[in-house]
Amino acid sequence: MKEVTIYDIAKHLNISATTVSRGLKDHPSINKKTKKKIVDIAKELGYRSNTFASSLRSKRTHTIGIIVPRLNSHFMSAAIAGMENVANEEGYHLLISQSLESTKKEIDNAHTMFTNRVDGLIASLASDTENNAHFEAFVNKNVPVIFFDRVFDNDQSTGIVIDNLKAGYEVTKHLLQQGCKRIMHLAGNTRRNVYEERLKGYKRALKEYHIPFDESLVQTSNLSEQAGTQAGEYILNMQHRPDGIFAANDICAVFCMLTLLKAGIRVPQDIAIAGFNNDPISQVVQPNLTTISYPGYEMGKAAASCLIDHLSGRSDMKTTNKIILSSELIIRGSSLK
Amino acid sequence: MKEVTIYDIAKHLNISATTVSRGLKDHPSINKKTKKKIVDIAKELGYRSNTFASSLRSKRTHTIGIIVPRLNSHFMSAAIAGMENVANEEGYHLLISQSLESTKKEIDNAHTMFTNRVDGLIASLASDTENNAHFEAFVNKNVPVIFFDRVFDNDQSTGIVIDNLKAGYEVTKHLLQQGCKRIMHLAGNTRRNVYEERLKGYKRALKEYHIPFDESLVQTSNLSEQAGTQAGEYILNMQHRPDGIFAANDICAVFCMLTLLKAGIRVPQDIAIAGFNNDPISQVVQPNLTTISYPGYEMGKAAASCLIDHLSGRSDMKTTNKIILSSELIIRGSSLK
DNA sequence: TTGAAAGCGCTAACAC
DNA sequence: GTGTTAGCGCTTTCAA
Repeated sequence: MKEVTIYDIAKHLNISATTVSRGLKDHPSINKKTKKKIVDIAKELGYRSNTFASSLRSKRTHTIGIIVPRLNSHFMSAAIAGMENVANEEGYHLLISQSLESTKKEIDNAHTMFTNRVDGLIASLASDTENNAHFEAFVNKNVPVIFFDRVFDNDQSTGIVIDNLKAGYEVTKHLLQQGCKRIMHLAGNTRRNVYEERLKGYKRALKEYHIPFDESLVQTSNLSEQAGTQAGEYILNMQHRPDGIFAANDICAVFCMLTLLKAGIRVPQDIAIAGFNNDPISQVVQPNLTTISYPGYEMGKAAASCLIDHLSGRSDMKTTNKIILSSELIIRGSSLK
Repeated sequence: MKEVTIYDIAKHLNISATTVSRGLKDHPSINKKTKKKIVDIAKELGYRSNTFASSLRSKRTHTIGIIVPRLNSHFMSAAIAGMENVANEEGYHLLISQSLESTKKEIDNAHTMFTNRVDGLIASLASDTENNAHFEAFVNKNVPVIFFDRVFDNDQSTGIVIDNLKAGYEVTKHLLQQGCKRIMHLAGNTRRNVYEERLKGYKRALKEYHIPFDESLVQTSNLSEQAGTQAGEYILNMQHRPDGIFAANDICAVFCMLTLLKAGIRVPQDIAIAGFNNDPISQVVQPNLTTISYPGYEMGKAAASCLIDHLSGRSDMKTTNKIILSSELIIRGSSLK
């Protein structure tokens, strides 16, 4: 069975292919009746547009590439749902890939996106990505790139973030207010803005409470389940244990907490704990985990809107450097002494 | 800056575009030296192939469409990582979308995939999808479709599954062996094979233990967090409470358990609980949740392998109806009396 | 092993 | 408001 083309439709109606092409779109100068006839016949013949021919000619794909570290978090899936929501409304679709926190895979993915000539790119960086070389190709070709959550620091690219410094500060301050004097920070790779800023916020709060910063109380890891468990074990072996823990994500906080609880440590009495992200898991662990809410869906929407507005010429992304969404401290049992 | 095409390469080497095209692929009849020259120059000039032109001509996209209910589970993200692994090795990439459990969105997504002429489709059904009309277009055009986890029942399409009946049977039997006499089943929509079979397994185990099936002990829901909490509340209000619960997924099991624990019910002493999926959350809740392991990564790999083998003519998918992967009962504290 | 020619299906530019 | 013309960049014949 042969594919139906605009020429078949044209022949049926005794008009030109160009008119058909226009009728199938929202071309300004087309007779409404002609348009209706075209659309009707198209449906009747089972026509489907050939995106390759279209893209080849028009140099637009109506596809937005997405590169994220992982898909399996509440945050990410919410963010992607937000992007899809906006994208679908505007006739775009998403080409999604995960870097699994590997820069190599991130580069590969970026390459694939580039080869597939996505109209724009939305990315959140792998934890150890150093430079933006693999995104330069896009910039050079004027393909807009927007980052969310994990963005480049010193870069004029557009980014959607929350105020991680403020959030980190608030978490730490809350622990201090609960009477903690010796707060440990389970940090992520500080190459990434999100983790660097949370650490900065932690330091700022300590300073405000006149507690000297103790480097040995900062443990950097990939914040995985295993890392959380290991941090717990590390703490159990410490001579002088902390009385508070601020972990840079909920997963790590929770698994650290489980390890401590198993060893008989009381939470929050002996050690108060707080995480980051408001992952559903934070309400499963007992006591429930104090954390920071994270507007994933909104971030996704904001990123996609910003990109698509730019693509359709409604606004210029380049004038926007950072969009900061609000987040807030959620106090639960794990830190309330 | 203009795009580099095969003609530019051809001009540089004084050969034809056809030869360049061949040199860039694994064409059998091409001189090795010529090929090397072509590849070298291509790199030097920064050539990137235009997939549209290529697809337009060759009618292949090297893209596999993926439609899943949700992305944010350990299982799904593992499955997708498995697919990506296989796909990337074979030079395919994935167009991923989530139906968010809505048939309407699933249909939309299928439509998008079709329009974008994916070479093949891998799908897991939304919970209330009734018929396969939206997949027929693919079948008609000879675009292979493969389902995993949530598949159509009476259908000759290829599917990758686990033996849900056996798993449901084993969970229930385990609870019975622990002395449970009155086991409640928190079921998913039984329109979906996975939930229907788990229910069947539950029934089979009861029968084996000569316990009459009591319809009022089966609560059907979407198995969400809220549904779990509601199930817990429902149980608390029951005159004659169950002494065991088999939930069709871990999320629902966990939130049900939390509700019961909060009300002072002892788990497993008063009520033993088991879930399904081995989601990381099952090891967070206290006591840890008994569950069924679920080979997400392997399922993804199997689905992609099967599809790509078919696409490349290495095998014929149509001769394969179902591929069943193994799963197993993981016994933890929530059910060990 | 290489090349010439044709055309995949569409849309931009221009003309009427 | 519609049509003509040309060509996007590639691969597939077919021929040499």
